Amino acid sequence: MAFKIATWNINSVRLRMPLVLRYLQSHGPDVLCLQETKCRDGEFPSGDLRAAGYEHLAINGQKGYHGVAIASRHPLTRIDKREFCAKGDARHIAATVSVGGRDVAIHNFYVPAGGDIADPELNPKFAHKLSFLDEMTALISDEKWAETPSVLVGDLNIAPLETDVWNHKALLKVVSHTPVEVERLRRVFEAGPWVDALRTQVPPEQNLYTWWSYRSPNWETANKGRRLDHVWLSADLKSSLTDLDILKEARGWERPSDHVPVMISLTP
DNA sequence: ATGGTTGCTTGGCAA
Repeated sequence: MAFKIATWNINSVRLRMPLVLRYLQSHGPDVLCLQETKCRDGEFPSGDLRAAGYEHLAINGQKGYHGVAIASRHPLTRIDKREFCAKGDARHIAATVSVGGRDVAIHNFYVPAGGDIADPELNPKFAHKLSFLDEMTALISDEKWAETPSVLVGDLNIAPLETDVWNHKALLKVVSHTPVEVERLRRVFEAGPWVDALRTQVPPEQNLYTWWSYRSPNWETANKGRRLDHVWLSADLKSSLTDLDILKEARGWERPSDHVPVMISLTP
């Protein structure tokens, strides 16, 4: 029996709760990690999720912006929220869940988008993005997260490969695909023995997207997407990875998020 | 080079 872990930048969980419930019903992940919940913990739709069978919740929210959460059918232990860049932003939450009798740590991230100008000297938001990534690297190195079975998911707001964007050359100067941030993300990746789960299932020669801008009309025919959402597995989980489902059709649902759900299956 | 859309809020950011 596969254990399914999904990640979805929901862009306001309260507004899109009907879509969340639709996804849970149709796809039945064991664990759903959300980003950009955009509400305080007390405003989080905990009751709806519990009623849907997701009784175990780990929430790290704030008013209006950011916010992450983990909803699970199974008990969550060792719930942990980290603060990055001393800004008080709700951009990380972790919890441990038992997968086939083995404890697996799940880290759910919302990396800063970084603003419009890809220069840390001119743009504090881009500087923040780079600092955030450096703190991730330090934490993963210092605490040796990947020495225990771990899954790192979330909206990392970076599309690292040429095939992770609709036009590599056109996006080299666009925040999310600039060489400097791709290099910083590579350092995070190399801080642990991570495996890029999506790219073990879809070859790097093939274009792969999880996000389509609201600003692009005809998102589907234009298909100007980017792969901003990621699932990384510690190497000891690689052999358990049996499936990947990127629900592109969710981008066409009524009042959609600009990101779609990404789900992996682990078969212990 | 710019604008395009959406959400949280009601003016203007952030994405």
